[in-house]
Amino acid sequence: MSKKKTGVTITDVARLAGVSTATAGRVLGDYGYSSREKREKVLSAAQALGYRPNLLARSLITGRTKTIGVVAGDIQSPFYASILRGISDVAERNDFGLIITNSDENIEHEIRSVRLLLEKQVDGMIVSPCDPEGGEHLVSVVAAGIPIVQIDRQVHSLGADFVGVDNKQGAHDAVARLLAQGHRRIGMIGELGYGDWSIEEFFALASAPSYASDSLYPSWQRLHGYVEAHREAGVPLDPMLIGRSRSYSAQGAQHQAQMLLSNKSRPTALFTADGLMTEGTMAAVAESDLALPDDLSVICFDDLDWMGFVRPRLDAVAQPRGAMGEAAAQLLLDRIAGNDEPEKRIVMRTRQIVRGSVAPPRALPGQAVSVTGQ
Amino acid sequence: MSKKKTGVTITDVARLAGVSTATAGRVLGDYGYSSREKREKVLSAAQALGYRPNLLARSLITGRTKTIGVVAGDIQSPFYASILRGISDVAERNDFGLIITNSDENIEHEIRSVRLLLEKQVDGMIVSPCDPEGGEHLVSVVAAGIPIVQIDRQVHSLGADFVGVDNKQGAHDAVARLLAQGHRRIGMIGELGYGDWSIEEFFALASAPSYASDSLYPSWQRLHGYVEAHREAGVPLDPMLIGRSRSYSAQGAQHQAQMLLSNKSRPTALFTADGLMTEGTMAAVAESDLALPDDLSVICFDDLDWMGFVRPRLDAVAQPRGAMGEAAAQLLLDRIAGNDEPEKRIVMRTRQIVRGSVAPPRALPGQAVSVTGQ
DNA sequence: CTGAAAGCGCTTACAG
DNA sequence: CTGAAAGCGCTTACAG
Repeated sequence: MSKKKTGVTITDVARLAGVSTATAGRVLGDYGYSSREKREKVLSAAQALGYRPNLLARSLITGRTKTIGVVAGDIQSPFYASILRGISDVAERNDFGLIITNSDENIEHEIRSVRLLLEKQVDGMIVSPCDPEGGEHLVSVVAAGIPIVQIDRQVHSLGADFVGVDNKQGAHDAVARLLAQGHRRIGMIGELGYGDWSIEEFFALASAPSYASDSLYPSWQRLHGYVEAHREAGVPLDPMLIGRSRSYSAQGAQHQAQMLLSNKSRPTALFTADGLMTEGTMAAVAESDLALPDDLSVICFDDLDWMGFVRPRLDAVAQPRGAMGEAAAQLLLDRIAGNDEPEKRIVMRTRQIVRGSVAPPRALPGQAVSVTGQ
Repeated sequence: MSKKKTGVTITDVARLAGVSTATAGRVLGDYGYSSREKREKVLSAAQALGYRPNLLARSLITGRTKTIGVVAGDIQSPFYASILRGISDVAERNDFGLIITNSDENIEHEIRSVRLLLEKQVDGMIVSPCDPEGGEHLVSVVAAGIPIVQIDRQVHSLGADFVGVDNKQGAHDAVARLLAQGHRRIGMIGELGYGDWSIEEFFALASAPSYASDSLYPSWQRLHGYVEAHREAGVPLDPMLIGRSRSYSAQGAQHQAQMLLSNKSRPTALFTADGLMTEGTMAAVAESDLALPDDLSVICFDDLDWMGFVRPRLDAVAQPRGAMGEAAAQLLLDRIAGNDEPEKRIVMRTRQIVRGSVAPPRALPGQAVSVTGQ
């Protein structure tokens, strides 16, 4: 055991200052009344002893730790790293500590993380739930009066705030742009993990103008946008154009992209559903002999740093990741402060970034290409 | 104030189980003796009430929080994100919590972060100190018996463990490879922020075979490797080839790279000293009309995901970032467990990754190129 | 404005 | 093996 110096306590300060611990506490903790005279005595005693408050003791009494917990998918990914940065900025600004955990998209991990955060008595948590159906552990947190803000993804019917982006719109706009350029075979590479349906079945569901995908996971919402753009342009859907990696891994995406691109009637454009899918897809493209954008157009959902300086620069649907984190943290702090307005949903807009990875399709052997802008 | 349910305490469990709180504590906390009979009673009572231990109370007594704190430069950067991931894995595996803060390379922030961590009573911390000279706040932490492990960078004369990579060797090997290809004007873009010397002065210092740069900041160690490679190859040094961004920003690097590349006797190869410098440099290259690797060879210190699938793929000096984080965390946990061996330095090896962004130089107007491998 | 006392939810000697 | 008591370092009523 490392022999931790016992540390100077409020009792030591009180003794040196010649006051009660109650008084010392009042000036050091900045609560209650205190005369200027005592205040100065206490402060100089604290200074002399190098006093540092023990926040654990304070929290034990007040029942509040000024700490928020985060359950991210993987803090190493640029997506979560940026979100965390936003959360961290708001936390710091408000003198809150931040405990961070990963779920690795694994519900057992998520449950374990939530338990840890609970035992550490966080005042609230920001969670990116990994299973839209498995939320009992989160329900019990909310029931215990500890506020949760969900980010990016959500559990059905959990009465908790949510911060995300308009996935359908962002995907729709990207795919519509490809269609407007004349592309008729547009591939999509996405996780598309949860969901009891096949791509065919989803196409059928999502083709109904009234279909609402708001509660689905992001990649499905993005596929919904893909479907809508096709419907609007009157371009038929082909399930064979959808690469479903099912797991959140670049390798899976790379494999799907290879399959799609090696097909004889391969897509002339690809829409990738998130950062990892983009990485896998670009790895597949790098191994192919296709040149962007002439042989293949690409648009990526989520804008990563490097997309701006590779050649060709990649078009992207940018998500305000930092702002999402900030909004989630701010919302959580509001809840912690007692705001009990009804459940809030903050859906942020995405931004289309045009850089040069999109061009009209070249005619492929055996395919007639007709350009119809919309 | 959100009305937090009071929560069920060990007293509630003890009452329901019909035992003393001491006994309940022993079985729930898994310390001391307890009969099978009492154990079962307590456990089922705890189950029935949905008891969750309050770790704050436990920590207040034991003096240990099973929490480690981290002060990173910027959790959003891939470098720190990977390191954090490694730290997080080890922490989780050992049931430790993780409090994360950013310094933003600002000493005031760093001091503030350290204070927060101290007040939260972390058992130890991992710090990437932002000022090699300003370490009083860290000295006092160590003096208080709280172990610190420094990562990537270190404060002079702080008696604390360190985990980093062999910067000089990694840079040396990269630059030697460029020299072997025949490059004679190799530019370097680096932070090179701290240090009281000019580039000329540093060249003079570092040219002495006995010069030791171990305690310098990474970018200077990397420049030292650059110098050594040149000395070995008998190639003269030119201070004009060193772009010193001074601050840790891609914009600064981009500006430096633009300056270097627009020079009439521009370098035929660039060595970038870290991820951010690479991003800035690549942005400058993308805006130029130079083609890699024919017009310009590039090697980057730190291997980022995208370098593997851009065209041309970029050669890099890979740092074992995740392993660095794991090693730092493991070392810290050892210290927390009482290991008081002398100060440890773990210097990990880098790995040269050859992908195709290096080629022999083409003769530039007015320059004779002679190829001399070493 | 100040102090003595109680108490937050646990763990730790100490008897038995 | 178990329980009564004390106590970790603070804050919070409650008198005065």
